[in-house]
Amino acid sequence: MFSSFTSQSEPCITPVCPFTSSWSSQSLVGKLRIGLAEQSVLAALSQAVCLTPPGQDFPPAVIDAGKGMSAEKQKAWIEEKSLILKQTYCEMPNYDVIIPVLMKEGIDELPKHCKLTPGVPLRPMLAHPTKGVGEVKKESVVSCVLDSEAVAWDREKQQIQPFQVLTTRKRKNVDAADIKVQVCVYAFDLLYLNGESLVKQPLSRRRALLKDSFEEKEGEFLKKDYLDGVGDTVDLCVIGAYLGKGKRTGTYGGFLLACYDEDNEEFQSVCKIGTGFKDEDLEQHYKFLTEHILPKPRPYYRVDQSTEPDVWLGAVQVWEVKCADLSLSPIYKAGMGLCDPEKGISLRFPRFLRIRDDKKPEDATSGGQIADLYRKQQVVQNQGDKADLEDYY
DNA sequence: TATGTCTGCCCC
DNA sequence: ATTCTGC
DNA sequence: GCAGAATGGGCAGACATA
Repeated sequence: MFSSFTSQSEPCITPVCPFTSSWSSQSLVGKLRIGLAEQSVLAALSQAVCLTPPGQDFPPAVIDAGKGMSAEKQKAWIEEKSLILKQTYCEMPNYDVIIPVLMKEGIDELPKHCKLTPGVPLRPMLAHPTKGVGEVKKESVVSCVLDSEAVAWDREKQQIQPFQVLTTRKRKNVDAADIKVQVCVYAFDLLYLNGESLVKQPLSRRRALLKDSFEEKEGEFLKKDYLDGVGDTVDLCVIGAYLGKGKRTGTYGGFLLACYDEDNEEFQSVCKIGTGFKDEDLEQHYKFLTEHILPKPRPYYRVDQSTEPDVWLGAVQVWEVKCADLSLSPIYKAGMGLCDPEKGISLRFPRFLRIRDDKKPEDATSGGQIADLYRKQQVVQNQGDKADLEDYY
C-alpha cells in the first residue's frame, strides 16, 4: 500500500490550504451515498419524469405513462430510472445542470451528459479543492479525484499525531505564517483519472491505478475505527443519568459512566453514553436504576460540574462499552494525572454493549487500565499495521 | 484584559 | 460520529 | 436498506462577564 505525501523534504500537502485550484481530494464512504432528504427529492423527480415525460406540449398528452403496467412492474420501472438519476446526482450534484438535460434528453441520456468532474465535489462530501497534489503525482496524471484523509503530522518526530491535534488548527482567517500543525494527506482511493470516471471499476483496479499514478511512500496509516469491528472495550460503572428528550421522554436518555480508581478508591467519570441501547434496554435500565437514585453524589465520585447528571445513582451496575478511541479530556477524570498532569481521559464514540452482571462496581476498568489503553493507541497509530490494512481492503 | 460559557461544527 | 426502529 | 431520531467528545470562535 501506499499513501501519499509525508516527509520533510517534500512536505506533505503542507498546511492544506483550502480555497483555490483544481485539485480535489474527497471522500466517499464506501458505496455511493447521497444526502438525506435529497434521496426523496430524487425519487420524486424520477417518478414525475417517468409518468409524465418531458418534451410534450402543454397540456401534456401523456400524464401517466405507467398506466398499462401492473403496480409492481411500474414500481420496478420507476426505481430503475430513479437509480440512473441518483447515480448521476452523486457524480454531478447540481440541479442546474441535471434538470435541463433531463428535460431535453430524457433520463436515460443523463449519464452521457452529466459526468464526474474534477473540481466538482461529489455530493455528500465537504472536500475542498486543494493544491499540492502536483508534488506526488506522476507525469501521466493530467486530472484525478482522490479519496483521502487528512492527518496531523509531527515533522520532527516523523510521526502521526492524535486526532485531537488535528482539530486544534485554526479555522478562520488562516495566515500561512501561523500554521503550527502540519497535515499529511493519505490517499486510499482513486475515483477519476485523466478524464475517465473510475467509480464503476472494482476497488482493486482503482487501487492499482492509484499505486501506478502516485509516488509510493512508507508509513501508511488508517485510523483503527474504520477497520471493521476494531475498537476497545471497557467495563464501566453507571453513576448518574440524564432525563431523555423526544422519544426518550419519561426515561433516561443518557448516562454518566465512571471507571474505578483503586489508588484513590474513587469512581472517576469517563464519558456519557447515549447510544447502543435497544428500547427494551432503556426500559430495563430505567426500572432498575430508578431504585438506586441518590439525593446527592457519593463523596468518592469524581465528576466535573459540567457533566453533572440530572439524577445521581449508586454505583451498582457495570456496563460493557465499546469505543473507537481514547482522548485526553478537559472535563472527564479517568486516569487523571497519569497521562497528563491536569487532564483525564475520555472515550470517543462510546456505545452500550451489555450489562456485566458478573462484575462488581469495584471490578470496573481502572483508571490505570484506561491510561494504558490511551498510551497503547499512541504507539499503534505510528506503527501503521500493514497486515490489518490489507485485511480491510 | 482575562476568564468563563455557549454555539456551531466536525467526526468521513 | 453510533445505534436502533419503523417503514 | 433507507430515513429519522435519539445520543457521544471536543475543538475554535463568539459572546458575556468580571
